[in-house]
Amino acid sequence: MKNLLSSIKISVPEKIFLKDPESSDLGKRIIGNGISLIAEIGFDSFTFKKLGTKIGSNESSIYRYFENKHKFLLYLTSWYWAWIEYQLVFSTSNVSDKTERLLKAIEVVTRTIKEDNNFTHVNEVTLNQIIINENSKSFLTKEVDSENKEGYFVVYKRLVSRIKEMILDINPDYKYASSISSTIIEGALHQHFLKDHFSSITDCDTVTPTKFFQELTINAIKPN
Amino acid sequence: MKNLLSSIKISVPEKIFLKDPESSDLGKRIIGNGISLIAEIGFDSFTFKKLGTKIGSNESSIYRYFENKHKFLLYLTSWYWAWIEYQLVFSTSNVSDKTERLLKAIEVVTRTIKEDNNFTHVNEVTLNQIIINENSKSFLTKEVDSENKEGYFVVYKRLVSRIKEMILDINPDYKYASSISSTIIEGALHQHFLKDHFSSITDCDTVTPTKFFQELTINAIKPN
DNA sequence: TAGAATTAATAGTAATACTATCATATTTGC
DNA sequence: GCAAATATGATAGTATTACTATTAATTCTA
Repeated sequence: MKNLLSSIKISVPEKIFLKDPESSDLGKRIIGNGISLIAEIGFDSFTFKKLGTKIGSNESSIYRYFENKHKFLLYLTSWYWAWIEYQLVFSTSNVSDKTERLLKAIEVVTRTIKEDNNFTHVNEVTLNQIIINENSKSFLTKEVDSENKEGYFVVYKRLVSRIKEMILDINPDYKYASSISSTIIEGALHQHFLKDHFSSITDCDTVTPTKFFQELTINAIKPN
Repeated sequence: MKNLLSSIKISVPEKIFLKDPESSDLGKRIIGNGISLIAEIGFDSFTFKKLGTKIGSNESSIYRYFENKHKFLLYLTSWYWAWIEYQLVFSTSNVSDKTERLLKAIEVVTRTIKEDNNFTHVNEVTLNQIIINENSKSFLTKEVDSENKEGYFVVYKRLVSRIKEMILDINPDYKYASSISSTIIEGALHQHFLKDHFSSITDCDTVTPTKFFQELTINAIKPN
């Protein structure tokens, strides 16, 4: 995985940025340090001014890469979901058993990220923390419909569709394939959050979100 | 329901407000118009200054009721969940069949709110829209742990626990009672959001979130 | 090595998220 | 019915945010 990822470029919808941060050293420092700053102080307190100070660069330079901090968050979420999608496709591609394939896919989208591939400027463990805490804020806005039209959420939607297809592949008659797929992906983030902050209303302090969602899904899609 | 609700006061953790908005006319106008303003412009653009203008009152007067707009959101979410909890308790209290009771409870937390009881200053239909769009923002903050200690989320957690207990009542061996309960409540909001903005990744444009979560839960907790 | 492109520095604006103070109503307790 | 307490309104002020604009300094490239 390490070697493969270092040669593959995660692709993010182009309209999200003004200038591709992957294309320069400054851009990469914006991403790398942006991730650690958001993880540290939270997205709500995050500003380009603070990030500029952190990387010893100017606020106005960051504005040349991203219109505003919301676009920056969209960049990070798209990057993250594209990275997850890549893992999902890769780790299910040679699995012939349909159920095994689905279980593997659920694992990929629900597991705890523990290892940073330590190669790119992106620390995936930290980014995963950000996704758990901030992902919803990327679409819970008044601009969601126009941003959706611009294609800012294609990666996320494609990921939901992939798992939906795997479910329909097992049981074409299951009526809620899209809903359960979107529930797994968003629900897993929520369970990880609860584990960290509201442990009394989750079981995922002792059992993994992966196990929970795997069993839930298998029981749900079983024909009866 | 109408008559009952008009005589019962929904109770919100006291530390959330500086002065109980139910205790004065101005307070009630703050809540009532606050709800419609947030629904209109979104929580991110909402300010006390704008609300002051809307109700023909002064910004500083609103600050005497709520420390800041985040506390205001906590007030609205607590009120909403307390209102839902009341309906849940009321509509399950005389149901002797355990499964029927659980299905009723799931209905209460997942259904579309269509009717405003039109009696209090709170429009529940509009408030429900706010909850769908803004609920996550009440806890996805850096202050979540200290605010949790202050008891700001008790109502929400108690609601999750009530459904968890109903599940364990049916199958005491089910290992994920808390997780599925929290998934139903949060997941239902998410499905309602998807229905409105990302209809391609939900089935809830044709089938209801209620049906989806009822079937999901019944299949999940079945002993095997 | 000139010209283009990138980044840095500085300044400025309107809005936000408050706090503080003082004035004016309104309520209530005696 | 009046004084005291309480609630609300009006005004002003501050630090920060979220930018935009302009100009200067670097660096990269043909």
